[in-house]
Formats: sequence, C-alpha cells, structure tokens
Amino acid sequence: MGKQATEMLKGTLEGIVLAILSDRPAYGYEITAWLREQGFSDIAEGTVYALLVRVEQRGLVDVEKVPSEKGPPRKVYSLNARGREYLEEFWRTWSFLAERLEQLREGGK
Amino acid sequence: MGKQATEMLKGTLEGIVLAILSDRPAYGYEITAWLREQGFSDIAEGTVYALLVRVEQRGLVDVEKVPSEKGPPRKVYSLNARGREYLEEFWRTWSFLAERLEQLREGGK
DNA sequence: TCGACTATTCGGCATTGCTAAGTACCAGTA
DNA sequence: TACTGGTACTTAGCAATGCCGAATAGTCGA
Repeated sequence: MGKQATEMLKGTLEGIVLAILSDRPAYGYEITAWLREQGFSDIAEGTVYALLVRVEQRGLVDVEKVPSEKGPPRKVYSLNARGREYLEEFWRTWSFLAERLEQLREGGK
Repeated sequence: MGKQATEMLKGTLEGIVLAILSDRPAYGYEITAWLREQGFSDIAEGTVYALLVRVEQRGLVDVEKVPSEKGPPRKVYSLNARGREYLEEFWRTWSFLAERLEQLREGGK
C-alpha cells in the first residue's frame, strides 16, 4: 500500500469501521489489529481512535467501558440505530463510486 | 450524493480524472461537465482545476494550450508514461480497497 | 526493576475537496 | 455601445481526515 491509500482511505475508513461494528461490538485496539491483519498494514494507531471519537460524538455508536485483564479498561463501541442508517447511506455512496470506477476501468482498455 | 461523498472522493477523484485522461486528452471544463453528467452532480468547478494543477506539477500529465472558439484558451491535458504507471498503481490500491469492502458488506448480513 | 504488550489520548502537520470570488474571451442582442 | 450569458481558468481561505510522535497507564514475566 502506497501513499495513494492514505488519501483513498479518507471517508472509506469510517465506513469500514462502522461495518465492522455492525457485525459485533469492538474496541479500538482490537479494530486496529484486525485491520492490520486484513492488509491495512500501515494504519496508524491514533487514526482509529480519533475516528471512534468522532463517530461517538455524532451519535452513531454507543460506548461501554469494560475492564481488561491485560491493561487499562477498554472502550467497547457498538453500532446503534443512527449508525445503522448512516452505514446504509455509506454503502449507497460507495456503490455509486464503485460502479463509476468499474466503468472507467473497463472503458480504459 | 451526501457529505459522505465529499470525503470518499478524496484520493479517488484523482484516479477518476487520470482514468479519463488515459482514454483521451481533455481539458478542465470538459472534465467537470462530463463528471456532472455521470452523476457527480456537485463536483465543484475549482476542484477539478486544482487537481489538474497538482497532477501536472507531479509530472503525470502533459499540457498543451489550445485556442478555443468560445472563450479563453483551453489547457488540454494528456496522460504521459509516468501518469500511466501511477494510474496502474491507483487501480491496484483501488482493487485492494474494493475487495475488503465487498467482503465486509457480505459479512455484515 | 525493566522491558513488552495491552489500551487510549493528544497536538500538530499534510493533503484534499469545497466555497466564493475574480479574470478573460467571445457571441448575440437591445 | 452596453449588457447578458456561456466558455474557461485562477486563487485564497476553510473544513475534514489520516498520519506522526509522544505521552499516559495497567499488567505480566524475566
């Protein structure tokens, strides 16, 4: 992943994280680790935390503090109703973009 | 298209414009008009021009000034060798992202 | 006691798209 | 002539997002 990825992640990373949370509640450290496993090798630690703060402030997720056996307490996030609506909107926008790009890729051969 | 689109365009708009230029040379006004036809209804005029300036400065495109019958001269951009390489890299990054997102969408049902 | 891993926070920076205004050139029209 | 409208590009400043680097804190094993 090069520098292009950094800019391309803007806007999509939020959707990615919300999509993860739509599947199951999770906390920052866990999400970052999972993303890195999935190939987002250079996702910065702080990026995910900052994103989680933002979506919380917008009321898209609920938060619960859960003690950890191995460190400071975890902030476990879960997608709420508003978050689900927002995620659907995200998928619509994404689909639109993906379709245009697929057309361009085919046309450019 | 909502606000999500604005952030999602960051990084991808550049690829979109380069992909257009890989098909045929074009100038800013033309590209903006085409994008709007394609459904990018609220692409700002200035956005495309600024983007073209950037890709020119990075040496991804060649420029030629061509007189217009209906206004000031056009700056016609065409993708050069470096631009083509960069575009391929863009497609690789895009593919990676699109695959992850498709997996997430399916998983989240 | 000293790392190593877990877990979160914060301040400042770079990039990118949007807004808004301005410049410039030409054609048609009153 | 003056005005309007379409074509075509430029510029300055703003907002949002991801990255970098450092700091804070808790737990465990060497």
